[in-house]
Amino acid sequence: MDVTPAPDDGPPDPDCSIGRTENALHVIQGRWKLLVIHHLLVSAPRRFSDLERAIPQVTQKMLIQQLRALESDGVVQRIDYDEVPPHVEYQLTAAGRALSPSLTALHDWAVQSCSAG
Amino acid sequence: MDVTPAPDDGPPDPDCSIGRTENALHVIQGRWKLLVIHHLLVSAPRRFSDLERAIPQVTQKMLIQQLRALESDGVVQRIDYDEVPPHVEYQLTAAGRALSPSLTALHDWAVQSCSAG
DNA sequence: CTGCATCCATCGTGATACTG
DNA sequence: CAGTATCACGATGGATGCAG
Repeated sequence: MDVTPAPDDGPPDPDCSIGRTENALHVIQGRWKLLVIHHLLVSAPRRFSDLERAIPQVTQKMLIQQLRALESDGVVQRIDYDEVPPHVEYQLTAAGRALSPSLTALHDWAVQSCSAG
Repeated sequence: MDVTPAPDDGPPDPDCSIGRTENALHVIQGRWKLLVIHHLLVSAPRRFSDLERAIPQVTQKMLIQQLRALESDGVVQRIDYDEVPPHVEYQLTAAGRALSPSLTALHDWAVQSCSAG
């Protein structure tokens, strides 16, 4: 189901505080998205096959699918060098790199709950 | 599919740096988990119906399902007062509250990408 | 190398109705 | 109030083959 957005004609939300969190969650929703972002964060740009090797569990189908989604969400930028053999690179946009603190915080939490629990 | 862990016989990971991020992602995976955590973060304890009202889009089935998952992941604590009519409360564990910085960072990112994009 | 297409199995999500 | 049961559907995932 879609959250049926367009609350633009409803109460204004200049602070983007309400509802935007849900929107952000949508962007990172999906089993591989944060993983892809993580790998692009530690090393970019990455070719398609690089990402495949970095995340062995993901299939080509899902990888390309999640990359497309991230691209249309403005988090990832796709660069096609239009060569033969094909050469495509992926890197984060400014918005994507801005996710770094979130990922770091999440990673810290993972480490903490590992040593504590 | 399960990620088939048990890399314990592989290279040790005393810092929990590798693979734990995937584990953390699993905990917050699911459409409503971060939303539930968020609401428990701003106000707790919350009764089941409180959470239902706080997240109108979620169905009872999904809410109880995500709550059970969060509970077994040690993020949420369920308190059953064993009364009639039933009275159950949910609140975050220490590990759950430790997710606060991550949620804050994610929320900041949402606000930022709203005003910037 | 970087994808896309297809078939098929499984999982997550959702709507509705029902229970103690 | 706090769930459980059932049915249905789309999303996700895996295997394989094809294309530029």
